[in-house]
Amino acid sequence: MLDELYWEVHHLVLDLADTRNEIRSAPRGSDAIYAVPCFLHAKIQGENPVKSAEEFAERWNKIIHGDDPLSQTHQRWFPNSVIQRFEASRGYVNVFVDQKALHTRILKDLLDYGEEYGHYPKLNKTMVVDYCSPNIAKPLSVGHLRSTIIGQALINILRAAGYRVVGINFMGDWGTQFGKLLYAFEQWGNEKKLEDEPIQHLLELYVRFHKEAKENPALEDEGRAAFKRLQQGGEKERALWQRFRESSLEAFEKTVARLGVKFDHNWFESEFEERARELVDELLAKGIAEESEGAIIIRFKPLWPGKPPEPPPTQSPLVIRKSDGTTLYPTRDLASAVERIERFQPVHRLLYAVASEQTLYFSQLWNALEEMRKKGFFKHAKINQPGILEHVRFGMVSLPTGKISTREGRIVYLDELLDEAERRAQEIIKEKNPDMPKDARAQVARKVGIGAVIYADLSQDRIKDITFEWSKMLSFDGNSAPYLQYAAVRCAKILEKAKSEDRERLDTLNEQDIPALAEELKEPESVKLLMHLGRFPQAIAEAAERYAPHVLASYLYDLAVLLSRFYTQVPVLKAETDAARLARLELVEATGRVLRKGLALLGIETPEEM
RNA sequence: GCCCCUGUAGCUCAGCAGGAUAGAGCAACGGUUUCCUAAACCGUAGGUCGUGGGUUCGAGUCCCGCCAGGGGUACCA
Repeated sequence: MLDELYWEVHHLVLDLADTRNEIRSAPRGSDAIYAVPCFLHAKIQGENPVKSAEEFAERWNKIIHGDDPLSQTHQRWFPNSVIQRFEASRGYVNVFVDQKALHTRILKDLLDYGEEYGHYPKLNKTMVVDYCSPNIAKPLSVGHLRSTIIGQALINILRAAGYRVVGINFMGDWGTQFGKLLYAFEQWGNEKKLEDEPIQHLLELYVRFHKEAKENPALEDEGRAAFKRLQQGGEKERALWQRFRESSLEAFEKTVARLGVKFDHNWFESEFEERARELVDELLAKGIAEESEGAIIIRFKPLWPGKPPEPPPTQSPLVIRKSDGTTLYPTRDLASAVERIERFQPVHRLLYAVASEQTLYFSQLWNALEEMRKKGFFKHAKINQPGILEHVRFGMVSLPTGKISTREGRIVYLDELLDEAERRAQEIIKEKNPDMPKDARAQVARKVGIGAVIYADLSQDRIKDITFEWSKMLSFDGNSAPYLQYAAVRCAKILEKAKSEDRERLDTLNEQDIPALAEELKEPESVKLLMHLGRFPQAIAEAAERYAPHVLASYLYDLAVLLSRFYTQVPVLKAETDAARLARLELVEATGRVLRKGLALLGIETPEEM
């Protein structure tokens, strides 16, 4: 409903044709819903802004009240307008609406759409989202958390916004690091240990390799050589690699399941080895790639002309085949991008939820794909717009002691974090709700603890670096997942305690009942809550547009705050009249639904009780 | 050297394409539980929006310089 209102105002504002159309929210304390600044228009016209605002207010009032030639058209386009009047104020035109009519419309939307409220119609546009994509030679650390959580939230949000979305987890099961592991296992490996605790053992080997390589750089060559043998199909190497891969995979899947993440596709880097090799030849043949110092590279144009005496700065080239003839991660990734484009066509965007340290790399990949597109590389798929690739980057996670490094053992494992989250949640439940039975407690602790971890990440702008701190990651008060879950649980419990005849009336509400409900929601707490519910669709749209889950997170936080205020100020079950009780129950029901839904979009479950 | 990102209250962060008095949480201090779970609510205190210029009727927001922190910079992924 609110988007409709926004468009109506927008339509009128086109009147200020010579300026950018601006619709701002009204200042706090005002009853207006929007404010339109007229300064720019006034300036261009050489008028006084205060006077311009007055003129526009008068004009628009005439239009909506039927005293203007444009009135007919306007009323045809916006037959259900809830705008009441326009009022000029210090250079702004404030927009006032018929509150009751607006509330009725919002309630109607909430009732009509039910569980689907906030969802947009299907767009027929496909987004392919790359996320998680771990290197499976080592265990998941908190560093992998961001990509996984952000990617999953984005997928959910984009789906709600109407996109067709394909989520891909591109597993790093190939590359020099496996050569290093093969070599390390040959040198220091223990057959039994690999059998019993494979992950632990692989990690030890990985760390040891890098420690020894520091003293003896020749080991790096040994690693590369072992990878080359693997790549050429050495039997011994293949067999061992398979074992490494399987045990890593098993551990990986267990951990990721705890986050409630499900991938549409698990793709493996190793599966793109052959295509990557072919791709190099094709790129050479098309003149997109070239030979340099024994390697095959894609060279890029200078970023800008530069200052004459010095050479123009160029983006470093992308190496796609090493001088020893083997491919690299970028080659396989590029091959995989080609596959994504052709297989899921027509693809609107290829999104990559990957840390910002890879910014340069993705810029290279972007340029490479652009070059390929221009040279007609994509035969089967149509790519209409340039810039199909979008790097959804996020800041680094570091520990108070410094950058995360598996090699140097400076790391917090994801499982360790999730265990701790659940443990702390258990403690708090024991304290706050001692009567809860033990098995229920474990379930609730899982949802609350893991929810807290997810929310801690998603509630802030992706781009910012995070210094990992237990207290922050596992916050259970204030702006945190448990606060939102608590609010949702309160809603559910109120409904549970409502009399069955009330619940029945709620379930059988129809259109004629709605104005009466709106009439009952008089208290400022109720009205603010209802108005905020009306903004849910826009929160989803903005989060999708900006690839920004935190937009949705902060919407939900505001909603929970408004619910909490409502909850402490306005009695529901003990409302003065039947009519008021019913209206408030409906409000509580809708709020609970939106909170639950919004949390689910972020990948956070809501417990039944807490 | 060059490129990218970040800098808002003691701490952690919001602030959407510049708009009417900069908002939260945590921490601090004070208050609220015979009443739908106090993981809550209300109040007090706390800000030269890193810094210096510029554009503008108007700048936390845009442009330039500088400072600080982080990341990246051809055969790792």
